[in-house]
Amino acid sequence: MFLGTYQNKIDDKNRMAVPAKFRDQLGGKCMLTKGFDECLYIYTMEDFEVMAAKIAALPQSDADFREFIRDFFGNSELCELDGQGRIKIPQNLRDYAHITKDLVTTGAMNKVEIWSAETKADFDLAKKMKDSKFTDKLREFSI
Amino acid sequence: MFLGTYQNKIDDKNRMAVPAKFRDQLGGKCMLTKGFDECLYIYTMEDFEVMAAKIAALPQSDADFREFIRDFFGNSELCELDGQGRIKIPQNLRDYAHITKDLVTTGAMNKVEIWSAETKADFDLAKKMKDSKFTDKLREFSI
DNA sequence: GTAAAAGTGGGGAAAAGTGGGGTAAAATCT
DNA sequence: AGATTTTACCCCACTTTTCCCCACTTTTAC
Repeated sequence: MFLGTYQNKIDDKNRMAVPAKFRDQLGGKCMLTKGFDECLYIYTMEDFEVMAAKIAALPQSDADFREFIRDFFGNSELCELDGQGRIKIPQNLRDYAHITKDLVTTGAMNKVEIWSAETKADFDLAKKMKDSKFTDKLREFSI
Repeated sequence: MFLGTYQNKIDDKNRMAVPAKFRDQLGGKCMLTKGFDECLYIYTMEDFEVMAAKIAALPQSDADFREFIRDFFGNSELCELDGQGRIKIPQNLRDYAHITKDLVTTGAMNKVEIWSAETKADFDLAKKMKDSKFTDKLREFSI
């Protein structure tokens, strides 16, 4: 399970250090994809395979599905971690997540989310506005 | 069951000694999470698993649920107690609970609450103000 | 009062994070 | 096709952070 929040940077060569806590679970390589909410997702190979199989099975006769399939696979990338535990983030994904320099990396159960620090800050602020709803939801699941 | 209230400190290396009374029940490690009311919770591994399993089952297609999952897992941390029975509190959780130096640690049945001493004092005062009799009496003498 | 346990502080080795050089491969241009 | 430029990738170096361990102080228990 991926847990916790980390600050990190992308360098001039578009490399990002994967937080050390996540590396063992990924085992040297991972799938980097476009996430919801203007962030990127890192999946383990196994989880990605499961998703990919489901998505590939969607009926290609439907135009919406075709677009979705194109979007999903076109914005997925197999990333191998280098000797320092870093992955390279390609331009199309950097653009999508507005990534320039400072990042926030968050464990979200079965995936890791990569955010531009600025985008995340804006998003969190917006979230705060509707925070009471949130707390109520948390209460439902608390023990 | 976790019982009792303890004063303690966080040191310059962001470590907090878990009150000795709680250690046996935690068994060397615990889950540290964001709580309600600007405090942190310590759960046993077992209790956390129960909550996590429920939350993991939420549909990721719903934006609110995605935020919730991100918030919950991103602000959870597996903490191993060091040789002195201390855990490290990460920055995101310190920030959330306004933790700088002095802490109050309270057993709350199935979880342990960690408060910044100042935040707890403010919270207790605010609670006192809400006590109707007290407030009414205060009104008589207020100017 | 004494011994044991709990709490607190800090040194130092190891790991993680970060930046950059150099070479090979790929792409582009003429 | 050959030459030139760009990109990728492996490796090394430096800085920062983490974590293990030891030592001292304070509290608790008998």
